[in-house]
Amino acid sequence: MSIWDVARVAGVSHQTVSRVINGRTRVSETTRAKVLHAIAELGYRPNRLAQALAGGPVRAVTVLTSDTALYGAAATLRGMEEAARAAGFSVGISVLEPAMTMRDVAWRLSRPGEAVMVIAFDAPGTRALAALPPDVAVTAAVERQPETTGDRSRQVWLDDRKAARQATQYLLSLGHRGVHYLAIPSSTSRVAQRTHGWMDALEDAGLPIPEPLQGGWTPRSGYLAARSLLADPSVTALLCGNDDLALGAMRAARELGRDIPRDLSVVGFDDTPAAAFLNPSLTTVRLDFEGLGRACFGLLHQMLEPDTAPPVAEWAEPALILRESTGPAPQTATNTDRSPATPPEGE
Amino acid sequence: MSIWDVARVAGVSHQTVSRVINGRTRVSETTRAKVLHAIAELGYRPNRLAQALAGGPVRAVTVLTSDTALYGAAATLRGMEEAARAAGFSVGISVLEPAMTMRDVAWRLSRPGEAVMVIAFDAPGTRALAALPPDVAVTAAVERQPETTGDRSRQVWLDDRKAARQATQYLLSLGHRGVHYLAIPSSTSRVAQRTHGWMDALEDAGLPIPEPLQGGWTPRSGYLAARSLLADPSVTALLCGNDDLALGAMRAARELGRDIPRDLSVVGFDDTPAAAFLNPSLTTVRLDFEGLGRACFGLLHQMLEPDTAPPVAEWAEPALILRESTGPAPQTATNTDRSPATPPEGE
DNA sequence: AGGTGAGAGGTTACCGGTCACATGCCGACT
DNA sequence: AGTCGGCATGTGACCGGTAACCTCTCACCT
Repeated sequence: MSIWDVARVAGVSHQTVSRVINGRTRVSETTRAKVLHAIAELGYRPNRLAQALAGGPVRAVTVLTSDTALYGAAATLRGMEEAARAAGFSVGISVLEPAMTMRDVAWRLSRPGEAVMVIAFDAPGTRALAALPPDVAVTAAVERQPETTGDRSRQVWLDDRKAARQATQYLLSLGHRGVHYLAIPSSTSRVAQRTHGWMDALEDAGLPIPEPLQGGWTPRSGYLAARSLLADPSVTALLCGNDDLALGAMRAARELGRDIPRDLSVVGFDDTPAAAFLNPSLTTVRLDFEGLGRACFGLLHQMLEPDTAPPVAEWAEPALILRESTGPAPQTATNTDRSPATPPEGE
Repeated sequence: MSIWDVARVAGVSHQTVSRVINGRTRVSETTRAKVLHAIAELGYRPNRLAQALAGGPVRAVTVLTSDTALYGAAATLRGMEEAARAAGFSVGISVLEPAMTMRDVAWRLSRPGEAVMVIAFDAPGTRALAALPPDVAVTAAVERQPETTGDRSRQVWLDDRKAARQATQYLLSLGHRGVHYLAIPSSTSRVAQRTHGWMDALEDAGLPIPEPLQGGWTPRSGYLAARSLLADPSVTALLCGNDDLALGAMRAARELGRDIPRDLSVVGFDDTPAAAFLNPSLTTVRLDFEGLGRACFGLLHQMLEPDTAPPVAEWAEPALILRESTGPAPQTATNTDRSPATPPEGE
């Protein structure tokens, strides 16, 4: 069924049907009613493919992301999807595989001029963003403030560095004589922003900067990475690259007999919905991923439809949320027994 | 740039280019090489829209879901996406809003014959599934075994009922004299499968069936719902509709001074990645949402390309994972006086 | 009264592919 | 030798829309 069928039933030309459908040009009230009636009668709905092919407005966007299991990526995606849906765009999702070449990425895109949003918090995302063909309209949520002005109007980011610095300063203000860092993987080969912020604060305080502990993204990786570090009783404050790592680290601490926050203070990053309900509840940096995603779409919308798109909404600054997992530094170093722990069941 | 440009450069007709691209019909080795060379030289990539419009294989699927913030839905989506990507399908995602009518849903679909997967664990998903126009190819991940044979070959589900029954039986085997249930919202107006399974087990044991507690999906809702119930010390075992509710309930128990598992055993549902690392780690029913999602796509693939699609892979049965949050029932005198529990003052 | 301009609607080309069919070529069979 | 059949390729129609352009009315102005 096509506009021709509708046209025949309504007794008009196919073009008039097209006019009624996208409603930009004027059509007399009588014929519009006839056409609408025919549409309803036949249960007709326009073919988006044909519309797009014929040069109509695309109103579709593809999100490139690498792992939707991560809270940050998932929440950003949610914000993007929500904003896109509100604007009447349809959303495609395309998950990046580590081994993908830039050719693969380009072939995924359905049409020249396709609109794309990239969640580039990690390495595959960053690589994909760099590899996109020049003819695609693209915005991205990235880890750090871009260096070029051009990119600055196409990318959104959170001020991780400042937030990590504040979190570290807060720990120091509690009397801790040092703060260790359990890092998430960086999006580039360079030092990540959160790591930088943590280093900034230590440097300001004139403290030595220990080697950051390298973790992954999951509670398990946090658990494994933290086990050896936390066996050292002189470690009394730990900043973690995300809440999941913090969860794993807290587990490791518990198995080592170290009480949180009495013996050890832990701070996370993200403020996942679970963070407030953990035992102990987690002091963490709240990041407005959803707002970031919405803004990323807002930027894209501006690019695609400069005349009609609403201004890009602001998103929230990172904010340190104080909960139970942080407390004053212990007065004396406690002596803990180190029994080799076995990981708990589960992946 | 189109196949015509490629054809001109390669010195062949547009149709030959088309043949090379989708490779179904035979082309001589010489011309194929010429065409491929021209494609590479021009950086040409086919326009998916035109391909689909012209009646080529669609190889695209839209997922209808209502809330990607929930672990179950997100994990299922991940499985679907992974399987679809492996088969060379592109994936669209369309989030359902509660107020959507079936007309809205239908208009979202880009073309007649569009392939759709529905994540129908909750009410909006179930409604959307029922409201889909008859001309779309659709499979769904649903909460319960479908009643009609036809649906049974188009839907996948997990045996929630059996799993809930087993979990409840396990709690009873620990000596608990009753098990309460903190429910997630049901996908239909009828009693949910997990609730049924819990009731089955209590009935088998000849125990009274208390009113199930109604929760939402989040830790917060679990916390709020459980606060009053857990003030009653005679409640020693709680089954929760998902891990997030369990997390909230455990928090409520802690605030009420009840130790887990000494005073209260808690069992969750889902086995989220965090469950193993909570304090205490959570006994829960592991559900293979990703496998379910993969199978859902497998079914769809069979429908669309019966000759070439691989057989649908099995997914794992629900499995009870024992961890720290469950333990023997507390040793109390049988004649414990039950003073009516007073709910603590509001938050 | 004739020119004029705007609104309503029709006609035709085109977007970038695929499909059905026609054609040219060659070796093989009768 | 003539015809047949399979293979490689070209030709034209078509998928379902939109855009550009054209025509026809009719009210309004000079």
